[in-house]
Order: sequence, then C-alpha cells, then structure tokens
Amino acid sequence: MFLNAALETTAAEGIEAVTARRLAADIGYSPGTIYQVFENLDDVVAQLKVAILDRLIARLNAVPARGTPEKRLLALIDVYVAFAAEEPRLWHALFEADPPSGAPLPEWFGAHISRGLTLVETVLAPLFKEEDKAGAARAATTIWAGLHGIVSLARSSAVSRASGQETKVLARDFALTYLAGIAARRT
Amino acid sequence: MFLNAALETTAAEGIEAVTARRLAADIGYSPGTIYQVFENLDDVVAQLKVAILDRLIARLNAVPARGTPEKRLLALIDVYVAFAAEEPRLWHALFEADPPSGAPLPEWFGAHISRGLTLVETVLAPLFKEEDKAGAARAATTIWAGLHGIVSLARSSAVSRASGQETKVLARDFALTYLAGIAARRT
DNA sequence: CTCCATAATTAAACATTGTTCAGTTAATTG
DNA sequence: CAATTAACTGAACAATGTTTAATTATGGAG
Repeated sequence: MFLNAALETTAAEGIEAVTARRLAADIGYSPGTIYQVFENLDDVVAQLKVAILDRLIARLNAVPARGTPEKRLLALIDVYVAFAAEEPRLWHALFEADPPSGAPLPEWFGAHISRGLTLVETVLAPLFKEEDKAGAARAATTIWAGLHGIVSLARSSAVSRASGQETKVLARDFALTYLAGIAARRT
Repeated sequence: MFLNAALETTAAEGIEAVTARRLAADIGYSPGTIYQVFENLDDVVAQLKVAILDRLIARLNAVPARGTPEKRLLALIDVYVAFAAEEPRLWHALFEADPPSGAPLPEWFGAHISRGLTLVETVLAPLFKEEDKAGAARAATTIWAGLHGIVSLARSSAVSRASGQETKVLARDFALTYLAGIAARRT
C-alpha cells in the first residue's frame, strides 16, 4: 500500500512530493506506521525505485524477440525513450533523484539495475563472437549509459525539450553509429 | 564569500551539507543575511553549479589545442573523467543533484551548460564538412551526453567503482568507436 | 564631533520535514 | 473469556528553509 501510494504520488507530482506524512495520509495511516514497515524514508525510496525499474523492464521485455539485433535494439531504445517521455517523473525518480538523506543507495540495488544491462547484452549477443563476451558486455554498458545520458541531457536542456521526437532520433542515431563503429573497428 | 564556502563544503561533504545555517556559520554570518544576497537556497545552488562548471571548463580549456581531433577529444575525455574522479562531490552537485526544492533550474543555466557542448563541437569540427555543421553539433551532443552517462553509471554501479581506471577506458572506447561509426556510415 | 539616515545584520519566530517512542487499540491465541 | 502479541497512533524532538521586526553598523552633512 505504501509503495503503491508512493508510486502514484511520484508519477503525478514527482518524488519530492513523497513525504512521510503525505504517504501515510494517502492510505489513511499515521506517519509512525511507516517505520514499522520500512527502515526509513530512504528505504521507501529504494524500494520505490525497484518498483519503477520493474515497470520499465516489463516494457522492455514486451518487445518481440525477433528481427536483427539492430532492429531489436532500436525497439528497446524506442521503449526506453517513450517511457522517459510518458513518465518523466518516474524516470527521474529512478535514475536521477538522490535518496532523501543524500546517502548512497544500498548495495542490493546494483543487482536490480544490472537487469537492464543484461537485457541489452542479450539483444546484442549475436553481433559478437562467442569468445568476445566481454565485448558484448562493454557494448551493452556503453549503450545503456549513453541512452541515460542522452535522455538526461534532453530533459535538462531547453533546446530539445520542446520536441520530444528529437530525443528518439538522437538515441537511435547514437546506437546505430556506435554499432557501426564496432563493426568498423573490428575489420 | 557565500559561494566560496558552499564550494568548499560541497567538495568536502557533498551538496547536501550545504544548508542555510551551515553556510552562514562558515563565514560568520546569520542565516537571514543569505536572503539579502540570494533569492533563496535554490539560487545559491544554481550559482554554485555555475562556479563548479567554470572549474570544469577551465580544465577542459587547458588541454593543448594541437593534434588530431581524435587525440584532442581523448584529452578532453581524460580531463572530464579525471575531474569526476578527483572531485566526485563537485561532479555530482553539478550534473546530478536537484535543486533543494526540487524545482527546475532557471532558464539561464542552459546557456552555461552549452559552453561544454560547444567546446567539444569545436574539437570535432575538422572531422565534418563545412556544410555538415548539424552533424558536428549532433556528434558533440551525443559524446557529451554519453560521457555523462558513462560516468554516472560508473559512480552508481558497484561494479566498476573499485577501479577508477575502468571508467576512463570505457569513455575513451565509447568516443573512438562512435567516431569510427560516423566515418563508417558516411562512406 | 554630532546627529541622522541608510544600509547591513541579527535573532527570534513559523511552517514543514524525518524520526522516535510511550501509550493505546486491535487481533490472535491458549 | 483472558492474556499475550501485534498494529497503530499521536505527540514530541531536532533540523530544515524562510520571513521580518528589531538592532547594530556605516557614512555623510552640518
């Protein structure tokens, strides 16, 4: 219940609106109860991030697993960019917002993020020889990170914020060019 | 004075430690005085970000303007990654931290960020034909954004956090591969 | 030097935040 | 039904950003 309320508030008003009293009031409880379910607000936010990541990964998993790796990667990118465009506050809460206290995220969170990475890695695998698993992993990391950077820059810069389409073009071009570079440098 | 104190506190303890009372106490003033110099704490943080960006850009400007575009770009990247490694709290405050209130940054901040972009664009210019200024701009945007994403992911992921060297290799590889992709797709 | 006007600075107050905990209510078990 | 356990509350505390009346310092005119 707490997480559902936190998710709704975040989607509608941003993660900064998720306060202890607000969260409790939304489901008809008192603030103190939160601390019997969660360690503190950082814990709430950490689990909220996992819930948001689950949503994103569910969408990514929903793209059909057929076609060339390039086409599949572009489909993943479109889904990612669309998620950031449709749910900007969720994307921000997941990838950009700090825990309320400013403390680092718990260690177990890294394992969740890597689910996104391995998803990209799986799609990219056919492009790499079997003995070059490290290359596939590195490419997946770079594309995942680059995608994040492009969406992040697009959100903060007033330039391309007007046309949401621009981000999609930029992200697609980045991925295709990077893959072309891998092919070119290999030969 | 306020900005200097804020910069020192941020470098040492992170931007979350920059509070109104702390800031005032550090220079021997009372909290209320801040509001005769700044509009509010968001304003302090915004100007602090500009100060940090000035530092980063000063370092980027210090790289020699000779050699091939590729070598010059790699030098820029090394400086960027080194800055993030040596001053992680400043990098975080500049690129990742939200304003205290969660409100968006003022419009004039975008103009400052674009200084970094044009710097990369200048280095990349010789690689593009004169009529393809848009291509150079897009490449600069992608590299700047990708660099941000790689450093951001490296910081949040426990995987490569241990060896700070990994980030540099990843960033260099990303840039070179992306440029190779541009060359390959053009022919 | 004195007096006054202006500027600079303060200290206290207010609302809101996360968090704790003794006390109260609800549920469950023997 | 009684007693134990669990769930929950509401008031309190410290710390936050921000405002403002009061105070102090500054500087110029006579």
